[in-house]
Amino acid sequence: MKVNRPAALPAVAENVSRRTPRGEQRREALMKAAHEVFLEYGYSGASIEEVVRRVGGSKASLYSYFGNKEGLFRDIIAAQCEEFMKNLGIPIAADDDVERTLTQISRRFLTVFMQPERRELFRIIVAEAPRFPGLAKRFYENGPLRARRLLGNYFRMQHDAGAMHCPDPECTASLFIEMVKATPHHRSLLGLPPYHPGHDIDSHIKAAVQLFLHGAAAIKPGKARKSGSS
Amino acid sequence: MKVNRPAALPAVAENVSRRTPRGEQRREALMKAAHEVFLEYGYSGASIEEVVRRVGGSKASLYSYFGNKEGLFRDIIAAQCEEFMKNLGIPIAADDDVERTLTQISRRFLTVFMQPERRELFRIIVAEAPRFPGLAKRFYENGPLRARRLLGNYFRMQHDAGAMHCPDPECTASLFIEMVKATPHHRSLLGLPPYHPGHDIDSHIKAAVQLFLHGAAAIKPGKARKSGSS
DNA sequence: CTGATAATGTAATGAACGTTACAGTTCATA
DNA sequence: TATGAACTGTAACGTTCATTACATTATCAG
Repeated sequence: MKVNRPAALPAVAENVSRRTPRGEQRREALMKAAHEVFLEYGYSGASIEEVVRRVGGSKASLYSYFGNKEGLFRDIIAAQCEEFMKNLGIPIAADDDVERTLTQISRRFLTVFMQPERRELFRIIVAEAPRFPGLAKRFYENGPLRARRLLGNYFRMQHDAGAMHCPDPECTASLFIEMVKATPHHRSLLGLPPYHPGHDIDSHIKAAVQLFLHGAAAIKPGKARKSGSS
Repeated sequence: MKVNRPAALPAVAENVSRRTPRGEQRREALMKAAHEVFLEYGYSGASIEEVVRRVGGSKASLYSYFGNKEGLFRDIIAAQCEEFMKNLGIPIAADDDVERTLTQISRRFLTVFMQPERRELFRIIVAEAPRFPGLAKRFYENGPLRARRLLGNYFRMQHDAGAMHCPDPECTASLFIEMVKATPHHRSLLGLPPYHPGHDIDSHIKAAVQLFLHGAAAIKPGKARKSGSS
């Protein structure tokens, strides 16, 4: 007889539920369906009935797993927040060519932030932030804040190496990220094509990177730049 | 008998309602209350009952004025969209000092976009954009797009005058606006204080304007800038 | 003042909702 | 196989919701 199970139901309430494979499977199916329904209809607009309708069966297990609608929502959104920055663990090569690196990073950021799933996650978190402030904070810390830190570190390196000038690298990182991301993100949130007519992702990134590196103050090539008129 | 009324009840439906002062007053009260309720609870979360409860009376007139919940929502949000850019008719002085002008414009933009009313309007429009795409488009055109055009015109002037270098002024305008606005807007949408610890509106604007004008590429003052390595 | 129409209040309808009680079923273990 | 717990389906409860039918009141033209 296999007694190698951990101390025959370990004393306290390790887990009230003994977790059957089937149960686990169903729990996951419920989460997946609920995820879809919430992102499709919003928190108030989503109905528990619709969730169990999609996954089959009845509401009993849903309530045994998640307690109530709020708990279900919290579990799902929290899980998505943890997932948010996956695929963004950018291999920021300590490349000498800052411009090329920034271009690559921009494309990566845009690709990730504009994925429909992430966009819809952002939408519902913004919508429910007043009623679920904890989720909004969690999202921010796992998403934008980590991106800021990530890029900030790169900027600090380049600053120290003399390739860039940014005394506050994280702040500069935010400015850059938003410059790249905000407009397409903004537009696609509103259901518009992400780029203005006549533009695409490449021209957008190029414009942002050029502006970020060289600024918009007039500089006649070949002439010395007018030094800061302080 | 006064026959000078337009053909004795003007054939078609000129105006079904004769519009009493009291009616108009009540209609406005209903819109105000509904505006508050929608922005507080979102579209699905808002209830007609709550609207009527706040303004007193019953639902009869609400339905006679707006048809149904969707109509009420549309009327209110559309009206707010029209209002959005008020107070942003920036008197962009053709000032020589670009930096100072940009700083003033930034403060104005930030002030307007971060007003709680506008922020909450943005929140609900983002939340409902998939279900009310027309409203989202209307918002975009009356808000961000007009800001872009406005600032784009200024940039074009400065470019033509040789004070700035931006071949695509409207695009540059978007990049600048988002650089200034996105982070605080983003954060306040998520219920966080708009600026990172240790920063405030002034330092934020200053950083954005400096970056926008001069870029982040390393430039040792006094040395000639490394010309574009094309 | 008088009638006609706009405006409002009362009250109800039918559906959808979140949630729960309970009984039946499945499953891992002994 | 037997047992008890995890799991699931049925069916309901009480509430809230959007919407409407109808009666009543207010308002204005004549």
